[in-house]
Amino acid sequence: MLTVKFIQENKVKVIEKLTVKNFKQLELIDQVIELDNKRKTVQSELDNQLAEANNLAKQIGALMKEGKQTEASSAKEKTAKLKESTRELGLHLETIEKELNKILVVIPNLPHESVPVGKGADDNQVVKTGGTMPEMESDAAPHWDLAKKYDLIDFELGVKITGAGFPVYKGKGAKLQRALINFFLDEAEKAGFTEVQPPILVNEDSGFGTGQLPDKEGQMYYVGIDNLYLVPTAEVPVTNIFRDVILNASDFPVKYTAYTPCFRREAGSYGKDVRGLNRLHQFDKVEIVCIDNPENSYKTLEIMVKHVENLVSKLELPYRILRLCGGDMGFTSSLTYDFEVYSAAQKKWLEVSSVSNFESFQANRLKLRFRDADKKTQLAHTLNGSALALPRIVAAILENNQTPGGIKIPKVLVPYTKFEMI
RNA sequence: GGAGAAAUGGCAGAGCGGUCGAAUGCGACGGUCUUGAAAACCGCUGUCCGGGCAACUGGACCGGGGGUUCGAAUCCCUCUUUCUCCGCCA
Repeated sequence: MLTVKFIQENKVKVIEKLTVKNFKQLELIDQVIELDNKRKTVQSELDNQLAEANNLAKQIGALMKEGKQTEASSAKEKTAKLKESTRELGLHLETIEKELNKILVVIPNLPHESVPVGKGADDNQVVKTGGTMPEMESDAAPHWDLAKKYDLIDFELGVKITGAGFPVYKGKGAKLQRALINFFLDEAEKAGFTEVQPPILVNEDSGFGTGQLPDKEGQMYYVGIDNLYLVPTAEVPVTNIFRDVILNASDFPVKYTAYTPCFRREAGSYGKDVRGLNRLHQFDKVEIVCIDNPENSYKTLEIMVKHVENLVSKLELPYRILRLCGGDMGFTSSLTYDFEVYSAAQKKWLEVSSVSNFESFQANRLKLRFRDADKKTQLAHTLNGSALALPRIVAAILENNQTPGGIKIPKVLVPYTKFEMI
C-alpha cells in the first residue's frame, strides 16, 4: 500500500495517477489525509498525557521512599484521572488507525509514468514481437484434441478425481511438464537466481503482505480449519521470506526463483476461453522474484523481461510483449509487461507471463526495508515475474509443433524429455 | 495427540515491580596505531510514531493479545512458537 506520508506530500500526483488506473473512489485520498491529521492530534495529546502519568509515577515512587504517604496518595488521585483519559484517547486512536488502514488497503498502487491510459486489454501496447509464426493447415488441431489423441492429458479423469480445471497429465504429457519445470529452473539458476522450495500453504499475514488479502480473498482456496490459503503463485511465499526484514544495500539485488503448483479459484469463468489448458484451477509455474534498491528496480525489471524473452525464444514460440495499460494492470503493480505466445490452432495469443515492478507498494505492507548509504531505513522495491507458467506454453508447443508424424519437442527440451517426438 | 520447560537488542546472555531501552560478551561500524592487515586501545551501535532547520526532545515496543498496579521485561490470564520426553507416522 501507499504510505500515508507519500499521500500527504503528493496529493495531486496521487489523484492524477490513480485516474490512469481507472480508480474511481478518489474521495478516499482526502479521507486519508483528514484521518491522518486527526491521528496526529489525538496521538500527541495522548503522548502528553502519558508523559505526565510517567512523571507522576516516578514522583510517587520517590515520595513513598521518603515516607511521605499523604503526598503520594494525592498524586495517586491525579494519576487515576489520567489513567481514565489515556484509556479513552487510546481507544479513540485505535479507531482512527483502523479506519485509516481500512482505506489505505483498498487504494491501488500508482502506475509508472510509462503506463498508457486505457480501459482494458485492447489498450495495451505491443512493445515487441518475436519468433516466427507457424504455417498451419486450416485443420490444425487444438491442444485439447492433441492431448486426447496422444493420451497426454486427461481432463475428464481430473473431473472425476477433483473437478473441472484439475487435469491429469499422463505419460509423455507428464514428462513434458517435468521437463519444462526443470528447464525453467535451470535457466533461472544460470541467470543468477537462487532456487527455493517454499510452502504452498500460507497464512493470512503472508496473503496480506503481497496484496492478495483482503483484496482477492475469494480467488484463493482457503483451508478454514487451519486458517491457511493455497498459494495462487510462488510470489506469495517467496516474497514473504522478506516480511519484517531490514536488508543492507549491499544485499541487492536479491534474486530468487521457485517452482510451485498454483491454485486459483477463478470464479465465474466459462466458455471456450477456459477450454483445455487455457485456464485451470491448478497449474505449475516457475516464478522469479527480485528485491532491489529503488534506484535500480526498473533496470532489474528490464533484466527480468529479457530473461523471460530468452525462455520463449529458446522454446521457439512466437511471442509478443505488452505493456499493460492502467485499466488492465493489477492492484499492486506500478508497471507490468505481459508475455503472450501465439497458439496456432486456436489462432490467438495466450498470456504466459506477467513481469511487474511493485515499487514499494508490497514492501510497505511487508515492512521490507533496507539501510541506505546514510544508514537510514527505507522501503525496498519488489518485483516478480512468471518464468514461466506451464499450461499455455504446453498448449502452444502442442499446437504449433504438430506434424503428420507427431508433435516435435523444441530442441532445448530434448535433454530434459529424452524424446524428440510425441 | 499427551506431559514438562522456555521466548529479552544482529547473535549469545543477565535482568530484587520503580533509578531498564535494558548489564556483559561477541559481531558490525568509526577512529588511533601500522607500508597494509591482524592484534591492542578508544568510541559508537535497535525499530516505529510525533515535535524541531538542527542539536535535541515526547511517546510506544523485551513473542502476540488482555489484566493487576500510582508504576510491569519482571506478577496473573490467554494465544502462538520453540525445545525436551512419550505416542503416532511418510
